[in-house]
Amino acid sequence: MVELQNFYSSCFTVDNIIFGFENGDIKVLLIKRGEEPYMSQWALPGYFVNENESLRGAARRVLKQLTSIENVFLEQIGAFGEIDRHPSGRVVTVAYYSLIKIADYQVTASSIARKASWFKLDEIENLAFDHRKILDKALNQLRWSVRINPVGFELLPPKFTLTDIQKLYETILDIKLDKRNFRKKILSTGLLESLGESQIGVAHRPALLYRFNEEAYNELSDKDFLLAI
Amino acid sequence: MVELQNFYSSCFTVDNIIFGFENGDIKVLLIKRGEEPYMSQWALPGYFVNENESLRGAARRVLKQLTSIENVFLEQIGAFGEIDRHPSGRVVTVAYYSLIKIADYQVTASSIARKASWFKLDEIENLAFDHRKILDKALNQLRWSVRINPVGFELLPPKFTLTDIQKLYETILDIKLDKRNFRKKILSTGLLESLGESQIGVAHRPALLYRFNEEAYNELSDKDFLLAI
DNA sequence: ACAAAAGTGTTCAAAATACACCCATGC
DNA sequence: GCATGGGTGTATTTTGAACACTTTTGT
Repeated sequence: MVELQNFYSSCFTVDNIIFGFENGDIKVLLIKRGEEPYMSQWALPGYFVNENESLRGAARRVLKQLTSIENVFLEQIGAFGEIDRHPSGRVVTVAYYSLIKIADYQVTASSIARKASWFKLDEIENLAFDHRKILDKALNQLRWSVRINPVGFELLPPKFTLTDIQKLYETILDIKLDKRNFRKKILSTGLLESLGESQIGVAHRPALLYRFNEEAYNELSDKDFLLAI
Repeated sequence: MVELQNFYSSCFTVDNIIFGFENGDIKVLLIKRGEEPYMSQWALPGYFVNENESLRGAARRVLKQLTSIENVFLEQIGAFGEIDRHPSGRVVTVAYYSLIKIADYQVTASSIARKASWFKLDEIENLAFDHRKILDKALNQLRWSVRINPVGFELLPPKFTLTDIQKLYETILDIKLDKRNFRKKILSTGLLESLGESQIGVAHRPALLYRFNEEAYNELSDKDFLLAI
């Protein structure tokens, strides 16, 4: 039998791409690194994988440490393993992306970060390591994912308007959609449920509020669903 | 700075899912393991990643050692890192799938395998490690991929008939397609080029032969293409 | 002559698109 | 009363789906 120890010359990390949506913009949660290498640079939140946890488990742990978030949408992007991606040795990272409702959580700095904050996509540059490449892949996957699964709802607050969700799709896919056609299509999926309530305190006709109907989604998700937008 | 060595208690491998297409069936190349653990069981071809090679590089190397195949379509499936997936220690694997033209290559056993051969999907059971799970994910990704990119062409010989490619799609997606509608659709992509030649020696009207037009593909692949089949 | 797969168009239904005005509220 | 975004229907175009017979070859 091969001695595994002979191959113990490398290690793993996980990195999280945490997407949020606020004021019509996609945002990404970044940390300011508190340790070398890339000290004080902005980076994706991530850390080493412990021996006694799975990759996904590690991603959840890092996410929880940073945001206290649990039970959230989390999907793997893939592994990144260029030889020289980490200046101090061979480190392979596995990236996960998650979608969260910004308003629900208070982001806290932690042992792994000096500071954490949300960035709009166009404010981001010069990330540590190969994190820019990882972020780009995550964005691309999000754009596909949003058509195949109604993952977009994960980014919205529990009660939202049809305009909110239209803006979300427009932002993620970077396209402009026709209001009437979009409403027809999104309502025809049966995934939205009107709450019978309206917005209050807005300086225009108040919009009806909807919520995501999870039961309808569970029935649908087996058949391969494709939201043609 | 964190001492990376403290985290050197695990190692990683690559595993390849090598798809081929023959006689109207999708086939997968498996090896009979020549070493412990899972000695003599069928498994996906894979091996440890060396310190001085990237993940993709390792996948290419393993593929070449086993089949002498080079310069082939190769795409990452993802990382698999359950704690106990390897009985002797912590081993995370990164899986890649490749598509090859079976007729082009002679599969040879090698140091890492006692035997290698092609299996139809319904002949496969009881793979080593979590390889069944990895294979299922690869299949699922192939089914999506084939709609988004015209990757199916990678599985066909350089000259093929329209019926060949229809059979390919029918097999991968496990559906039945209408001949006339399929031809209209596949020709309208502009990705096929008639060679003006016909089959010879077949006991029926000989079919026209086509080839894949790579230039047309390169122009198309920027815009996001979706073959709605 | 017969078996076997190739090749070919039209009709109908469904889905996507384009498009403009009135409504309810806060200030 | 005016500015702001909410809400609604129809006509047209495009796309997808269903469907059957003739052609060419080998035996």
